[in-house]
Amino acid sequence: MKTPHLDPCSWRPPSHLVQPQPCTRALIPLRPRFGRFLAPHPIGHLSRPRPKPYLGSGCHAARAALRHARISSTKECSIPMRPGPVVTRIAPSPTGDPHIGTVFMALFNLAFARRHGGRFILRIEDTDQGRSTRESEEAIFAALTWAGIPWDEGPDKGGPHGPYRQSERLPIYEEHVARLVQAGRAYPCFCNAARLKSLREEQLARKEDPRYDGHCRHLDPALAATRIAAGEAHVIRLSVPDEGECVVPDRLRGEIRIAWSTVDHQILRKTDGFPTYHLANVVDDRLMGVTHVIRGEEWISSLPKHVLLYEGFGWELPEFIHMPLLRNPDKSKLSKRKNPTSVTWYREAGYLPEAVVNYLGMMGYTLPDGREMFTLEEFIASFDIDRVVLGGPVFDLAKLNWLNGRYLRESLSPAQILERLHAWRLNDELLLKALPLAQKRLTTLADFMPMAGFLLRGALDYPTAELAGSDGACTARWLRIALWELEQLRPFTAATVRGVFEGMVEKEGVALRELLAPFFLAVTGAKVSLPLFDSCELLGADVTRRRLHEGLERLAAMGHELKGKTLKALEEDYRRRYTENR
RNA sequence: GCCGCGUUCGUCUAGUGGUUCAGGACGCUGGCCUCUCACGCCGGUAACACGGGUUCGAAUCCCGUACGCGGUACCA
Repeated sequence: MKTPHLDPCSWRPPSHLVQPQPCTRALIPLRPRFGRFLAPHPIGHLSRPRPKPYLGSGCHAARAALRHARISSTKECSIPMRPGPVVTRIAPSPTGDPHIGTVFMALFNLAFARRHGGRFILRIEDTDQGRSTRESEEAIFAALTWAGIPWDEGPDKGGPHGPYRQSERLPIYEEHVARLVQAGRAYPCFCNAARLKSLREEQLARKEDPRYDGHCRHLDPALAATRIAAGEAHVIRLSVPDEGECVVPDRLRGEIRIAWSTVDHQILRKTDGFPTYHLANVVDDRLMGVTHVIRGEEWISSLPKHVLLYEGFGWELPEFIHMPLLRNPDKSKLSKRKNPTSVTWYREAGYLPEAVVNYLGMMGYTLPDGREMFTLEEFIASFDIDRVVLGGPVFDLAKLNWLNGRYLRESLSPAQILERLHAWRLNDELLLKALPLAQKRLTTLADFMPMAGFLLRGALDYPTAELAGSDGACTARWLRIALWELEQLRPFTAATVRGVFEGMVEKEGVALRELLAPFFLAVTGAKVSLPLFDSCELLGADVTRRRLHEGLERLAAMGHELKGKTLKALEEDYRRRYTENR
């Protein structure tokens, strides 16, 4: 049976979504200047007339059209706007540490929703059963709460469209997958990993895009049903056209065009019965009434799959807004390898949430009046998503430091700072934990602070030569290995940290005392200090790791940098000796 | 490799074809203030990736190239 989207001709969103004419200068009438660009998104509900993001490949064209259209009158809108509130969401995956990028996306989603009187949803995308954890989910709640970013609906507070955890919505996805299969938009696939692997290798050898070849697409449905009933392992794949291109509007980028031939027959339902991101995301966005999908540009390449899903279900598209990605100083996507990315780290390192949020608000964005210091409320009040800049902003700790300093000296009283200090670490709770460790080492009360001061310090101050010891290269290797070990470590307690070092003693063939020497320096800043493992626990995983990382950087500056081949070899060696039979 | 998205001082950015030999901020730097340091204040440094086009006029519009990033999973 022929399905409409398999037509060889270009698939395009329904014509009301996309202006058919190309944007060229010659086509733009002088007066009324840009009237023809006015075609509000069907589900857009905005406080001012808004144009279609439009056209032409250049973003400048799109933005110019946007801006000009903005000043045109509402009367020129030929398509009625669908009334109804704006709904945005963030859909983080609860794996690992809460990411600063999640707060970034949350901020813009919240601001957009609030600015337009809408709602902002937090949805947990835990469809990857292998990696998702409840602990990580809690950390996301905590991170957003710390940042002062509220959500209107979410797993913890409920709402009219729950549940908000995808692992609890399985029946919904089952039903929708069935609908797609029924409509011929998706199909069961029984190919095993071996076939897929050789297929991929062949395609790569022929310099083609690796893409499922549709082997199971035309299987007799009745036969397929029998095999499924017999319990044969299978997945459900999205049926993708072989020819033509997908054209979809992005609010900030104009039209995004991607040839269908480069889009894989994405798996929608895994063998374990769980949906993949693509399916769950589209179904949930629709069911939760999401009108504006504001997400990172890493998703652009899967847009066609999402479009196909909306189309397959007969749903109109939400408005897509792909934000730039936060970058490391070397311009790569922000990663913990090169930058602190865990929100917990910013908290533990003594940053103020309002400063962090303020700083994130100036990543790829400036307030219309150019203000650099602003509250969340001020940010929201003047928020204009069309001011977002597309070049990926480098997350610059130096500038965040300046901003954080300004908050400390300009917007808080000494008494308020004291409160913050208490809420941070300078409190009885921490002191009471440190005291038993220090007690035996005290001669006078005055000995305590020098001994425990490292628990409250930011940057440590110690001679790098001492950290390096007699064999700097070896020290660097130890730090690197310990860091890899500690990155995985959960829970992060004195006992588990001890376990890591004991493992290293065995594997590296050194005495604990010798191994630990550089770690005392890197973690506490002194050769002699409180017990290391307990200190690590008190400091927390984020700060401990960061200090080890800083130690590594100091060694690198001394010429003991681990990079290229050496690093690769070490990593392989580490994998073999440490992680192989875990 | 292929596909996509980008590209204004080192970094964050302003910039809606003429008012800009490009403005602000961080950083760095010179000076002032000052019991030190910091803060603050005054100054300096430094950019339209490149090449074609369109135009009387281009950072701004178009095309190409280069570079960067993202994607290319039964991860999200």
